Parts: sequence; C-alpha cells; structure tokens
Amino acid sequence: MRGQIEFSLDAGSGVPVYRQIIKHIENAVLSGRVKAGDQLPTIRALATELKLNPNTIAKAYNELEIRGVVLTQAGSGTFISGKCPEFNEGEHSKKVFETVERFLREMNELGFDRCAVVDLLEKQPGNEN
Amino acid sequence: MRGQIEFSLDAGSGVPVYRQIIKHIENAVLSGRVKAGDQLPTIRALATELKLNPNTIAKAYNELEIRGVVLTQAGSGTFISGKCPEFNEGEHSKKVFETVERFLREMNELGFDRCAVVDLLEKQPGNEN
Amino acid sequence: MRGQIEFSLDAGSGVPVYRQIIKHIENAVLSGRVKAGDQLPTIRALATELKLNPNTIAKAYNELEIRGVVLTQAGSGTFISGKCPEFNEGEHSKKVFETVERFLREMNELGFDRCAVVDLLEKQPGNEN
Amino acid sequence: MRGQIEFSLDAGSGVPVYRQIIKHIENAVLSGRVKAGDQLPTIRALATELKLNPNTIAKAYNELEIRGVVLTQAGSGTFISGKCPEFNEGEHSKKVFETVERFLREMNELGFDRCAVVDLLEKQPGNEN
DNA sequence: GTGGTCTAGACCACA
DNA sequence: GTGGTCTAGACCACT
Repeated sequence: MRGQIEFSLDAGSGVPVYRQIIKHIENAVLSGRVKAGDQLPTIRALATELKLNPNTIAKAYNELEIRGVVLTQAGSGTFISGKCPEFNEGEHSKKVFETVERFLREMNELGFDRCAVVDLLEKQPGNEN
Repeated sequence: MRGQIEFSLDAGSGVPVYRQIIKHIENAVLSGRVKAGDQLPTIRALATELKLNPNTIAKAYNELEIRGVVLTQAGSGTFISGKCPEFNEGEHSKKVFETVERFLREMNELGFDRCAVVDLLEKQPGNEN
Repeated sequence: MRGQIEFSLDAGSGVPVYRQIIKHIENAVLSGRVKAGDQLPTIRALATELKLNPNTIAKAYNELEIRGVVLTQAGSGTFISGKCPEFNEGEHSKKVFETVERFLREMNELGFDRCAVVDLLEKQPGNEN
Repeated sequence: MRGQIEFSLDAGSGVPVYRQIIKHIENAVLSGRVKAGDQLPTIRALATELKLNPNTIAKAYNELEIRGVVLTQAGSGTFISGKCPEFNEGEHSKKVFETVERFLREMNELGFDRCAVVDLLEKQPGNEN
C-alpha cells in the first residue's frame, strides 16, 4: 500500500462520489500518508480505476485546488500542495475528534453507551484495521 | 429524552435530509427506544421543529411506510408498525457491525489502528454518549 | 439597471467564460451594486440569457460558493453571502489598484506614459462610462 | 530596456501563455519599439528566460508568422516582417481605443465613472509607467 | 421549478 | 499524454 491512497467509494450512501474522493485525499494528507509534492493519480487513470467519468475526478481535484490542498499543472499533473494552511496538526486532531464524536453519537442511537462501545471494540472481530 | 427520537441533522454532509430522518427513526426502532404502536410526531410538527419543508418529512415517512417500518392512518397519524420483518435482532446486530467497521476504516485512514482507537476511546473526553 | 449585474462576456478572449461570470459577480459585490441576501439569477435563467450551457453557470456559482461569496439553497436559489471575509473595503481598493496598474502597463507597452494616458482619457470619446 | 520586448506573463489569468506572448510582441511592433528586420529572441533563449516549454514559444512565433507579423528563416532566426498589412497606424489606434474602453468598462463595474477614473489616475501613486 | 450529480464526448492549452 | 472548458442531457433532492 505504501503511501497509496485507498479510494473506497460507496455509491449508495447518498454522499456525492466526488466528495468521497475529496475526503479520502484529505485524510491521506492529514495522516501523512502522502506529502507535499507527491503526485496524485492522473484524472484519466483514476477515472478508469474507479470506473467513473473523468469529469467526476476532475471536479474533486478542482475543489481540492480551490481549497489549496493540491496544485495543478496542466500538462503535467496534480500534486499535493506544500503550503496548505488547513492541513496542520490541529486539523488532523479536529477531524479525529469529530469522527469519534459522530461515531459515539450513532452508537448511542443504537443503544450503546461509551462503555459498551469500548467493550465491543475490544471484542468484535473484523478486518484488521 | 423520554423515548423521543433525536434528530441531529447535518445539512452540509451531502446525505439527503430525508434519508437522515429515516436513519434516525430506524435507529430508534432498532435500539428499542420506540416500540410498535408508538406514534411519530406529525409531519407538520416535525417540519416546524426541524425547520424543514413538510414535504421532506412526508417523503421520509412515506419511504418508511414502503419499507414497512411505520403505518400511516389517515386522519390520526403515523405509527410504528409491529410486524416489520426487517427490524429484528439480526438487523440491529448487522447495523452495529457496519457502523463499527465504517468507523474503524475511517480512523485507519486517519492513522489509527484498532488498538490506537480503543486507547483513544478510553481517554478522549466528550459529551457523555 | 438598478442593482442588476451586467454580464458582458467575450468568448474569444481566452479567459474561460465561467471565470468572466465570477468576475462580474465579484465586481458587483465589491462595488456594492448587489448586497448580502440578494438573489442571483437562477442558473437556468442566466444560461438562457447568456446562451450558455447551465453547467457553465453552475460551475461559476459553485466556485463562488466555495469562496464564500454566495450561498446556495438547493430548491430555492443562489444568494449573496452576508459573511464573506474577502469582500471588504480593502479588497475593493486592491482590485481597483490592480486594474489601474494593469491598464497602465498595457498602455505603456502601446507607447503611452502616465501623462499621455491621462490626456487621452480626458479627450477620447466613448460610451459614457 | 534598449528596444527589448518586455514579457510580463500571468500564468493564473486564464489567458493562454502563448497568446500573452503574441500580444506583447504585437504591442512592441505597434508602438514602434521594434522595427522591421529586428530579430526576435531565439525560441530556446526565450523559453529559458521565461521558464516555459519551447513548444509554447514556438506556437506563439508560428501564429505570428501566420498573421504576417514575423518571418522565420530556418537556420538564422525569426525577424519582424516589414510588410505586414495589419500593423499600420489604424491598427495601433484601434488597439489603444479598445484597451481604454475595456479599462473604463471594468472601472465602471468597480464603481468609478470616467471622471472618477481620471481623478484617480492623476493621484494614484504607482510604478512610473 | 430550483440547484446538484454524473455521464459522455468534443476540443483546447500545455509538456 | 496532462489537465481545462464547454456542451448536452439524464436523473435526483428539495421548495
């Protein structure tokens, strides 16, 4: 896997595919799996790999560029930006916190309090994430 | 809280609001917080409370009726159906499992393996869910 | 004209049409001709008026939303955002300054120094801008 | 400056770089800073100076040759053409007029009428163009 | 009827 | 071959 970005898309989730792509790339940056200067897959390559229309990928890359996460050089490719103000340690922590809170809220809805969740996590078998 | 269903909606998440409503109601059923025969809020009341267009609530209730989760009795209201085949113990477990897996996958993307997640959960302060 | 935004597009200029649209809207905001809460023309209406594909307008509006200039409410329309940090007095002055500098540079290339430009402007007839 | 052509390029403007180059050269001709027979920089030299791909320069020169502004003599270089029908006094005036009109239109959008523009130009400090 | 998403495909600018 | 722009058109979410 080595630095590769994993794109696990869920077409039926209601979340637009292009936003899922944005999220995966941002997460990869936030967790340090990709670094400033790294090249993203080309639009066409990723479109083929994910069986999507190139425009969908382009839309994701474009929004990332507007946000300052990536830099685009027409003719050569799309690269992780070095000077993105958003992607510092604080952002990472914040995203982790939000993810945990959302999860706990959902589990709570399903009848698990924090303790029960921890218990469950220590036992539930699963893919070895 | 008294058996009430909590509707925490996120307009910016990309997930259609009516699907978020469906999920909250289904979760309430799955976790036993509401039971067969319980009355749901009226469409207008819920629309007012959540500041949404009544059509949005109606769409959610309608979808839930199609799925057999609720029954609508014209003139009197919408009630949780007793004999919904989908909402048994198996469904609950499955949803819990999926929620946990999705969470672990996302945390993994953010650089936390299962162990780190458990550690975090035992420590991170938060609302007491 | 009263607050209307004028969209004078030049298809042959090399500047993407959607960027020209963005510029016209930003200028209208900067100069105070449109204010927070004002509704922009609908995507389809503007597309018809400018004889463009609705997607082109949508792209412009979308970028303006990402930049925080407008707010979009699916189903009801697109509105000027009230709390856009970019559009303050400083931004206006900066844009005016840049526009003047670019103009002087171009005129200089054409053989006019600052004095000659002022002379020209006091004399050249034209539309009464 | 010694008759040199100034190439101030703006990569982010949306205007193709090769068209910006064409414009600068045409302006230099129109304003008399370069004359028939003058040699343009070689493609490689200019590419190096402007940090562009030689193909981009070549495309600009090629277009200028098609328009009759320059002549390319294989093996010796690219020269300003003497008998270009387009580059007479009328062309110059027309370009000046258009530049002024475009500027006034943009300033008008920013809230300055012709008078205000003249006032501004007489006062605004700037590089001494 | 409003905006949003996605597809398919043509053509352009640039390396 | 890279990304960018624009068109055309289908379908969805929401007012």
